[in-house]
Amino acid sequence: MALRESGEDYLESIYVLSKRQGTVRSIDVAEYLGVTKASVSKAMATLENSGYVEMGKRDVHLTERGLEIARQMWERHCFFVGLLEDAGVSPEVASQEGCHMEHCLSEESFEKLRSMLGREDVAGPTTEA
Amino acid sequence: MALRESGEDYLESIYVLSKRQGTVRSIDVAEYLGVTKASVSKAMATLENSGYVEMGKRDVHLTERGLEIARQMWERHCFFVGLLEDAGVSPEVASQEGCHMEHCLSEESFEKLRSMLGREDVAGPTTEA
DNA sequence: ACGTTTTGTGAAACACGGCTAACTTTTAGT
DNA sequence: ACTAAAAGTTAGCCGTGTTTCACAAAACGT
Repeated sequence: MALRESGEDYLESIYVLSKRQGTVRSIDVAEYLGVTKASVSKAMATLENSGYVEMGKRDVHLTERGLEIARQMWERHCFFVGLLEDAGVSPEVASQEGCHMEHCLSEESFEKLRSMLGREDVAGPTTEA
Repeated sequence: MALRESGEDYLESIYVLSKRQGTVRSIDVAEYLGVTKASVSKAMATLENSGYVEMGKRDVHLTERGLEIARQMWERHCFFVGLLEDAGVSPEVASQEGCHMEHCLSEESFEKLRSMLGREDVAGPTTEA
């Protein structure tokens, strides 16, 4: 069951928020992504069904599988945002637009692009939120 | 009335096909994009309403407004495909994935990125289809 | 412990962009 | 000119991902 762009965004935001604040609730994701809590509720149900997240009483967390994707997305996010910022794009715009670019490439293509552009330093998953 | 990704794809394909063969019919667009003629028919109605295309008896053509966007998209397409190919991605995959990247950036950001990466040579709108 | 506020869920609706199927219109072969 | 094929349109459906609104459940202040 392939993940769509929006699913990847949800996973990524759970990942970022959990690094930032420990536990993550639906409402946090909703605020972070700028969608309603109903949307998050629906999306979480789907993602849980597909084995990407698990929902506790009052929190959501990534499974192994979900974490892998989330980390990958975040890595790409940082890469593209860094690239755009280096090109002179403002951080706000770079962040907005990077958000979309991160979903366009296969893992293989992304690695090739990154290695050609030689930005391994700023693109790792360890970059802070 | 903002254009969506799919709308931009339709405009771009009309542009490419018109360079390739002169006049463009709906069916050509359908084959080029791999969608049904019904989908094209619907999309053309919308694009005509918004002033991006005009439909003759048996052809479609871009308005000034549509042409501007189509050219821009094609320019970006060539840029991203070239970039990916240079990175070692196969032409087929590069073309597929470049198709999505071209919709992510604002004009301003794209220009900045292009000028930083210095690929003006291959990214112009004069590149052949 | 009670009531208020916050958080989460469920139902119904909508927009979008595809599809199929049936139909109409145009084009083209003979 | 007639018929058959090709092209275009229309109507209706589906999946995805939103929304709003109403409600349920949990958390929190006092």
